[in-house]
Amino acid sequence: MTALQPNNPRRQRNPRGQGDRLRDDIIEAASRLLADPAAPPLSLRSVAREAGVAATSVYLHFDDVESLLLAVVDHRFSEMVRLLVASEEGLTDPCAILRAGVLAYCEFGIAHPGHYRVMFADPLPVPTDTDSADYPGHAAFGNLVKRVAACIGCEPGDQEAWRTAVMLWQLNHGTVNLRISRQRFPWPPLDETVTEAVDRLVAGARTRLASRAAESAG
Amino acid sequence: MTALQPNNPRRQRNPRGQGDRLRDDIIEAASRLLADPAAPPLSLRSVAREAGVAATSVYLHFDDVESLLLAVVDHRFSEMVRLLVASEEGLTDPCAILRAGVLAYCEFGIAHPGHYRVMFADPLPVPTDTDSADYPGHAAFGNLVKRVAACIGCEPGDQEAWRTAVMLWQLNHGTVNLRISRQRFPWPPLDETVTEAVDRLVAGARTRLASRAAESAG
DNA sequence: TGTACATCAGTGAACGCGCGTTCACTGATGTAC
DNA sequence: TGTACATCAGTGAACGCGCGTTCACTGATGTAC
Repeated sequence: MTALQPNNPRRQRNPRGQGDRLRDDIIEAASRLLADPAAPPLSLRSVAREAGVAATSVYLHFDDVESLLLAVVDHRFSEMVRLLVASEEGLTDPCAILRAGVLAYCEFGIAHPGHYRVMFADPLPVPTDTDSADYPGHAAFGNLVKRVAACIGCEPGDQEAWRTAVMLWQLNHGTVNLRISRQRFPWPPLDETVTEAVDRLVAGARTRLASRAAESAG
Repeated sequence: MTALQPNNPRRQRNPRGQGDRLRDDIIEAASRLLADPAAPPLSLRSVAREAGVAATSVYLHFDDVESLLLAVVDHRFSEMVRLLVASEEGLTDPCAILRAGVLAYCEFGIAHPGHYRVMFADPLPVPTDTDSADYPGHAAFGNLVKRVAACIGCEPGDQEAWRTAVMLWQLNHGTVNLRISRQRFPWPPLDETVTEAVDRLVAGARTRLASRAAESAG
């Protein structure tokens, strides 16, 4: 059995004490394969080939393909959060910051359709005892809630910020997924729909906050 | 090779002239297998087993698994459109009709996560020369545009109806997919978010229509 | 300074399995003469 | 009324392939004495 492809020559063995570097190489190899949304389902052997390593070597760092997938998902969510944070740079208006974050989210998803798919694949092979705070994507959602609160003018813990953030997340997720799966639909320009939808949902949240304030004042 | 499972005894051969009935049986068998969103990818042999038929018999009606998948998708979209149409029954207020349609869409998706997934799987294995009007889901979207127009009070061909329908479709799709893939997230009650989101997007559309009218009048 | 041993970072052959696909076949039902 | 033939609705054996998983092995580098 030839374990290695001719165009993917065998990698050099890592020096002693740095065996963990293969772990990252495997994650990156899996990431490259998953980047194509039309690619066949990830197999242990295809990852090993892509990494230039024997199939059995994957077992040195991962129990199975699912835990490897989870590692990839974690990496991608970290990258997404970095982009979300970066999108705030140079802006001061809280609603502009919210819009920029939503746009960055959608752009990330559309630019990495294959990765976005596994990040939200069902069922995500997460251990059943995973705490909700450890769930991949938790940080990204927290960031969204914070921005919504700042834009509509309430505490980050306010229920209205959470509710509106949920709607926005749903909208974002649908926007990304539909543009991936229905590429030939005549979608309107991304920033235009995103801006318009954010503004409409935010306006509704403000109305609710105002009527609540009027109630408690009356 | 045993082609048939003991618990799935061989089906009776169809009478002469009714060979097409196997086609429907195969579609239904594939549908049953796809109903489970955690099921492994559909294979020709698993469908044949589920239908109680030899693997080769699938070739009598389908070129490959992809065209079988497309047939399943078409069936599911037809069912969805039937449900959308039925959701209108007994209602007269156009905005209530819109809300009911949106809710029916989400309920269908959440009730049939496995089917919903393949309906919006990427890449949908549709022939590249498929007309957009023949694209699966076209009728469902047309229905949505019509209801939006009636609710916000404009012609069905008006751009504003189309724009808002796109936002709603995105929202619906995100709502369904997220609830499928993040089952342990503390989602708010479905009808509540749906109603609230629809109302906010509709209010925004009305504002736009009004300001457009004011502009052309001034 | 040697040298035996332990550890690290992997390799490679072999297995059994389910898969898509091919090919020739079967057996019941209709039809022409 | 008989019978030869055609068609229909499938079947079943066989193939080569990639897969996950196992098991024993390798060969370089460090470490104890």
